[in-house]
Amino acid sequence: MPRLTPADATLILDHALGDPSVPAAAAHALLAALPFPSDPTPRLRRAVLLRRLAADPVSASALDTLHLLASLPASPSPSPSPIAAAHIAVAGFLAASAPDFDAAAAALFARPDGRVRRAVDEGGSRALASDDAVATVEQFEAAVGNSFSQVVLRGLWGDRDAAEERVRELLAAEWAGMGPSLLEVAAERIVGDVAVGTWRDADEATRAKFRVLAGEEKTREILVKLEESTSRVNPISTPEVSKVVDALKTSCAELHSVVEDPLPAAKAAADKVLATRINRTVNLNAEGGQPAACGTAGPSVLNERNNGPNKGAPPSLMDWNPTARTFQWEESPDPEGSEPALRRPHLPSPRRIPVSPLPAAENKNKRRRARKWCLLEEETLRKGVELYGSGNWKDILSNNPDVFIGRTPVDLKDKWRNMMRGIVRPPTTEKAADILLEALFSACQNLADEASSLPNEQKEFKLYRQHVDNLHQLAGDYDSVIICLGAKACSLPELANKLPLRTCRGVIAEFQLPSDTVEEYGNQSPSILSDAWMAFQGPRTVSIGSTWQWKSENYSSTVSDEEALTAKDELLPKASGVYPGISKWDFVHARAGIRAMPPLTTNGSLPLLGCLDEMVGKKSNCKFWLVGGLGARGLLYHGLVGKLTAKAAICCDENVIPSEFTCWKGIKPSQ
DNA sequence: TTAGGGTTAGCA
DNA sequence: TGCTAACCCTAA
Repeated sequence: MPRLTPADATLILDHALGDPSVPAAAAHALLAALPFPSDPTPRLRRAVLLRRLAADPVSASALDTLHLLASLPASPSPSPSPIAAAHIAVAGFLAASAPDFDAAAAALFARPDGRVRRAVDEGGSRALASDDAVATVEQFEAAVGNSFSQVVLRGLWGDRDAAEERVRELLAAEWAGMGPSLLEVAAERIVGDVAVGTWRDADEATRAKFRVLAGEEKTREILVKLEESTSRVNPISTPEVSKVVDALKTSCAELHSVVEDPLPAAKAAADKVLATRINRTVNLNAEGGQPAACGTAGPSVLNERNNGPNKGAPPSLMDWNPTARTFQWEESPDPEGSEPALRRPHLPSPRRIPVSPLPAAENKNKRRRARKWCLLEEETLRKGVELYGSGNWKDILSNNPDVFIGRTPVDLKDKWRNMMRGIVRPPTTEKAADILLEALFSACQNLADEASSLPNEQKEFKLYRQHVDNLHQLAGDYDSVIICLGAKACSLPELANKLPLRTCRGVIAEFQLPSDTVEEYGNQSPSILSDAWMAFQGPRTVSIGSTWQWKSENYSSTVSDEEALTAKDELLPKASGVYPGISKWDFVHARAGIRAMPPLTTNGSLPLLGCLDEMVGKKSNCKFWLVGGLGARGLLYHGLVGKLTAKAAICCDENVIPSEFTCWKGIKPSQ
């Protein structure tokens, strides 16, 4: 009985642990019984890690195992690689499921020393790096201190079963790609496709060993082939050729005498270990010497010519294992096809058929579970389109990684398409006035149509768009002209310096809740009129106004950065006086306008209404009327002043209008 | 990387 | 069963 050497142990472990059909219990028994080699084979290293991962697929320890696995040399894998997917799935689950998300996510994903970040970043493991992994790392880092993102990430990565599934997929891919063991390589050399060459180069002593391993029948088969090939392949027999051949044979014989073939000893040792550790019911000593008792290495129980079990003989590593999955083995072809495969003793070829963890079609057709878009995502997408323009989905996505978690640029594009479906897009500033004017005309048209349906009523309504330099250009064509020009009324030459209006530019600042703020302004909560007014437009947007720049002649709605900053500084303290929560909101942008302010009277600041005939001068039968000085309160006054002025125009009687609105005529305009 | 048509799943 | 939102596929 040869003594078990460290090399023997290496061979056994390399072979048995690298075979996924060897149960975990048997693998553990082998590891416990045999000394673990100081320099294990790559196959053995990989096998140990895979078995460790299989036993503990989703944990901090599994993350370590994955890092070690990634450090092993590997063949190119599909993208995304199973190990990258498994790694980020485990890391994501660990952070998402941690009681303290911030601490866990920071430890794993934060710059510069997060364990997972270092693994997937540049300079880390190429096997673990993928676009998805990098994006996920960024999302988790951004989610530290961001409760909204954490909720989303928990939803995406907090499923332990999903993480384990990624690890199982990795394990399946790794086992399928596991190469042959050293023993299998040796067996292939002795009884496989290259056996003829091996036997040809072997001396008689070595062939005798081969004969024991291969069995008599296989030996005869190989020797017949060897003889045929020698006579066929070597038709030219010259003294020089014979000399070279002899030299090669001598060389091979010397090599074999120095390097002992590992197969017999390894096989014997494996038999012994398995027999003692796994199948204690078998009495090894009953049959005498172990190497001889093993009989031929090749024939399995099933392949025995007599179909009977090898009674009394210890089970061999090469014997059929009832739990083994033989579909992974590709049977050696039978070139002659003369003998039924079942009756022909042979060692299986160590070549493996690649086994995909999942059928290709299943991977291809895997559809993400639909995830509804939240309000914040929609709002951020809206803002993104405003900022970057429709079509720049990648920019919008990459600039909002903490909001668009798990979304792709195509998702953004599709979502925007849905949001725009059946919705008229908000007009640009330039077009807004036109659209509003047309809307106003349509409303008037509808009124005229309704009036025309009444008996004895015929109304006609027409819209003309025409530039006029002065009021007299209109005088000949109309009975009445009502001037509603706001602050620009004073630009008419007939009214210049005659109206007691003061211009006042006001800046309105828009604020939004940061994307990471979960608490929103209540839907039922009111807008606020205070020292500054706050008009809430939805739960996350508010306009705050307004500043007071008296006598301004800047009619532009555009606000410079400096003006915006000044306005913000002016408005925020006023707003926080009534709504302290405004400090949590972000300034977004500002816009401005000119309001026409009426004089302050004992009745307050009231709009300026009335007939302008005296001011304009009576050159025709046309009467001119003014509606102005509404300040910032047009919404409040427009109904009343419109009705009063219409009545007065129809009656041609200014007295229809209360004197509080017409008393301004006695006030001298300020210069 | 994007646009646009097609497919699928969930819901009323 | 039809509609819609989310997702997928493919050409440019």
